[in-house]
Amino acid sequence: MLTQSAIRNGSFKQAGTQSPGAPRAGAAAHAGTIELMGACMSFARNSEIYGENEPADYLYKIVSGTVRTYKVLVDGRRQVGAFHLPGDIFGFETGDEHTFSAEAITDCKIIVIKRSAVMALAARDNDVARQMWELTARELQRVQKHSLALIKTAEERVAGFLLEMADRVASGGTVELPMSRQDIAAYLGLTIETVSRSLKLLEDAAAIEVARRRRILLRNRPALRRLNG
Amino acid sequence: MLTQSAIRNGSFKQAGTQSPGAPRAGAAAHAGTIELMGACMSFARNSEIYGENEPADYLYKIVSGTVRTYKVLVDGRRQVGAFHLPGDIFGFETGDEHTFSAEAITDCKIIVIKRSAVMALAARDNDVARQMWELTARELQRVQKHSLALIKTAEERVAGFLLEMADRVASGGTVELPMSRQDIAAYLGLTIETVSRSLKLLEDAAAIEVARRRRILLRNRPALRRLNG
DNA sequence: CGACCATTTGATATGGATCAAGCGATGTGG
DNA sequence: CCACATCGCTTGATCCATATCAAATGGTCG
Repeated sequence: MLTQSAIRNGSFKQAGTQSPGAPRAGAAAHAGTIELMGACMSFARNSEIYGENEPADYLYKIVSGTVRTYKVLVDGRRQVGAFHLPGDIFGFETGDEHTFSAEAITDCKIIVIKRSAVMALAARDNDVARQMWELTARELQRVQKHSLALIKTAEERVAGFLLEMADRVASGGTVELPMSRQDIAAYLGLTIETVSRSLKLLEDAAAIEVARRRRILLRNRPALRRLNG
Repeated sequence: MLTQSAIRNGSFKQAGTQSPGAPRAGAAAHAGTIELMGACMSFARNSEIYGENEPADYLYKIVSGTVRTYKVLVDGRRQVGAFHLPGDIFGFETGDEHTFSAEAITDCKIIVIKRSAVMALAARDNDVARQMWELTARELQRVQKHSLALIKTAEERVAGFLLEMADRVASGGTVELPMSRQDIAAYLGLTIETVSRSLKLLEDAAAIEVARRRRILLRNRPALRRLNG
């Protein structure tokens, strides 16, 4: 729930004169972009944005920072479902409860939008409805791709992960990773040791260079793509 | 493509007076169900319904039989993305090409619907648009669940698979599997040997009984759920 | 500077893959 | 109706990729 999580973890920061409890849907109806319907909030590093099984009353659009969504498995292990970067919209569920938890990996600024407002708008505006559908479809494609990645070898998964991140955050050949090895491991279904060793293998193969722990230089993308399987 | 695949693999069987090349969208506009927009076709066991990268010009709704969608990986292995049973709609892609291939596991009767007709209808009818969206959303949930399954142990994957199939095809405690061990293995990211051994483990744990190769009796669902992780 | 935490590196264990028979249905031709 | 071939599956033996356990290292922040 917004109020709980917000008060517990983030500091409020309103967009214009709107209160997050009562965004004026009408105001956005002629704006074209749904983010004008929400309030901007700050979340500190490692703070919870929402928890699994909480009611999914809000959508979230990242202004700055990185978010992970994850599930805690019965045996205590974490499985990261996705990393979300600036511009990404997340927290959009099919049912009315979140199926994953969401946490800020870094300090984040996030626009929080009431779901019911978006849905009401979508019911009137075909264009908004189509946007929501496309959002779901893109997410489906992403998860399908990730699914396929999970049956590959460790080295292939790490190579694929770097290529994915390069597409999303790279400036030139440099990938600045916002997340820890632990997060990467939990995303790829591996251990941190295996991630570390796979990175070394890729480095030995001259495909990448680990400049600093979280700064990876892609030295040879064709090789990386080949190693991605 | 419909014509190619159809002529190659299936025998035509028209629904009413419609030809599959020119379904009369208008006829279905006031019907409420999209299947009235299509023609019913038969596909023989193991015949291809469509191939990866072919244009996704049609949707498919299964009347009878079972279908697998799959990808052939670079190393030649097959990964099954989903099994589709009577009532299921499949072949609905985000882009305009199929991202998986589809094959009939058993002899099938399938209603084939022109995608453009459905899309045109969805543009006018909010209700149809919402149905399409929900279809995508349900598929997303399924793939997400499958994703999580792929990081579990072999025994957990098989237990989960049996529970999934039980929800879909079970009459009482009996699950009649329409697919081979090879298909199951390719769906779960395992080998047939491991699937076979996992079934034996579940049988030893008194959770199931393998009556005939493709007839599984669920003897203890709580135990199965526990073994599912 | 010193403590801490994330990461790397090394040694060993193990779950599932691979390789190789064996077996039991199902079908086929004599 | 029965020998025989075939195919899908099971069972057994061994191997290998990755997990696990255990230090060592190094970057970061007080």
